[in-house]
Amino acid sequence: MSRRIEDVMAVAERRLGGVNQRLTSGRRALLAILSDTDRPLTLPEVLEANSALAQSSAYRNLVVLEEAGVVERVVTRDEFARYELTADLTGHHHHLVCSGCGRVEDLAATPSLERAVNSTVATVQRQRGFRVDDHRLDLIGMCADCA
Amino acid sequence: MSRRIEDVMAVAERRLGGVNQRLTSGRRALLAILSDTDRPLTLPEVLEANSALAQSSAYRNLVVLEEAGVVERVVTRDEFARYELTADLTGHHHHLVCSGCGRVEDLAATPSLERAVNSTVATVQRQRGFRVDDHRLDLIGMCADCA
DNA sequence: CTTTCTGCAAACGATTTGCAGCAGC
DNA sequence: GCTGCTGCAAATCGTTTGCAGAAAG
Repeated sequence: MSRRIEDVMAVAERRLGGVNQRLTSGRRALLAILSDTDRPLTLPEVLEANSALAQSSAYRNLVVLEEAGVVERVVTRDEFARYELTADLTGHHHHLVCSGCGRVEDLAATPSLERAVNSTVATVQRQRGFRVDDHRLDLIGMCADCA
Repeated sequence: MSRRIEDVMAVAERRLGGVNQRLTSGRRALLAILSDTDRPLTLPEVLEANSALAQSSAYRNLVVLEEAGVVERVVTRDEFARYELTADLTGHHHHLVCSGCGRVEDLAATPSLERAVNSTVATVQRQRGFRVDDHRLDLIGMCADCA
């Protein structure tokens, strides 16, 4: 499900256009960085990957890319938010969150798990009148480095 | 699985003692508020429930209660963190998160879902060398009021 | 050209912390 | 009495925002 970077740029340009925004060089740079990793990155990690980016513009552009539906902001417990391409660009997945260092890794969803979640979702919508649009599963623990 | 408030206080006193802390009136007040709800509360909600509490002490005591293993901090997407009693006091559960108003409600875990999660956990530990200690499942959508 | 972007520096706001006085044991 | 707790006010720090100049189309 992970796409070539040209595909990502094309999708981004289309979706940005949908909210009257342009695909500029700063936004291209952000998408290139996020396309090149398999885990959500913090803002400092993004800036480290491309030191030419200005912090405020990076923050601002991540908001725009999120509004355009190309980037998703992932919040865990630690000080920084993390950013990754949306699920429709990378495939639906979950996260492994290390309590030691805070690092977050992607974990591909498995059909049996998704089936179980969907069945729970159906029950909730029926019994609680809560409309479920999405879900988020994090496994919390210790990564190989921290253990 | 939800306990009487006296039980909560007794457990809290024991665990606080374990980290050289006392069960004071401010901490009692926080535990009373958190025992009396079925969803995690933001700090403003906590202060609204008991306006005699000082903001900084409430924050500080929630940290202490978290370190003692009695309270858990829940982070979603919106500006405020939320606090609730730990799972061993309230029972393992998941969260319904409303994208409209940010409100978070508890959702009791179902055996079939837990079984599916545990099977995924076993696979991850084997294949990725990541030791899983806990998990977190949020269903994102619109609550009855916002829909 | 006009509209949207960018970068800088300043502002914001949830949370944390220093400190002087108060409470638990 | 110690030792730890509280409340106030000030500090912290990730993130947001105002503004003047630079790019996109």
